[in-house]
Amino acid sequence: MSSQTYSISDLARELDITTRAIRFYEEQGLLSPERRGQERIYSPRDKVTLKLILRGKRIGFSLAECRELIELYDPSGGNTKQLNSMLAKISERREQLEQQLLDIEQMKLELDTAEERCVQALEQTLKSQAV
Amino acid sequence: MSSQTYSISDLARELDITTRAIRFYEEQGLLSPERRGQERIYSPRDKVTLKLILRGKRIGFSLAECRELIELYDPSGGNTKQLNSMLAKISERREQLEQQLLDIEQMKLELDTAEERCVQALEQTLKSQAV
DNA sequence: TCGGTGGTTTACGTTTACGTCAAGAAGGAT
DNA sequence: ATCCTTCTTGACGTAAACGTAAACCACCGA
Repeated sequence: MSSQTYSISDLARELDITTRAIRFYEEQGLLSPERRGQERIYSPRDKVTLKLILRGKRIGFSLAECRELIELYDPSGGNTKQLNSMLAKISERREQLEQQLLDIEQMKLELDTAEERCVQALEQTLKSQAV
Repeated sequence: MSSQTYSISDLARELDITTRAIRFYEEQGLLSPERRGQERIYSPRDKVTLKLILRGKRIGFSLAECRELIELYDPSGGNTKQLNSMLAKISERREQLEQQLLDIEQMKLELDTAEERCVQALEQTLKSQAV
């Protein structure tokens, strides 16, 4: 049952970010690790939170948006009004993700045509060299 | 054949961005509209470019990354080496998009579980109110 | 002729997300 | 006891992506 813990540089290494970034996320309220004296002690849960932050960043979420996601994920039960506003936020996020999916599909199509033009240009080059 | 043109505020209104942003994109080399005297005159192609920028931004691309995409889309044929490096960049971008797809799917799953917890908490609230 | 309306450049301000020292405390090896 | 490593808290610096304000043309209708 010895629940695993991590130092800040453990996580930095494993997740390939700087300790500065991790402390900054805490400063912005996205993380609140245990302390042993001054030292920060991270739980597996903290690690999951960090991964969520990194995923969020990869798809262009701001830290503020990531924090909202984390709060959504948090089991700190609020009152009914909060629950309803949480559901609203969740559906907002879902719409945003759907839009991003469309954007990505469109981007892929554009990469297709760009690639095609590249390949054709290369073929032209090779032909003219063959002469 | 009267090829359509737009003023800067036309595009700002239509694409829901500020004129400042549009000028900034130009300053960063993402756009180079015609001029009539001092005045900027935008073509349909410029509009397409702007839409590409906005799509890029929605999925977290930096302006520098957007500019690369625009250059990829550009038919200004380079030499063979450039073409090969373009193909490499295209496949890099494609990998990044695939990663983003995975990230988004994961996010959607997390929204699912967050929503489920919300709904269950709401049901609990209603039950206890019913007594 | 005069007052908008819409365009321009220049320039400084702001927010976000950290990077980069500096200075110090804590524990372990020699 | 001293040195090394790893941690800590400031505090200032920086790049990106604009916002905002100033000061200036140019045309157009009343």
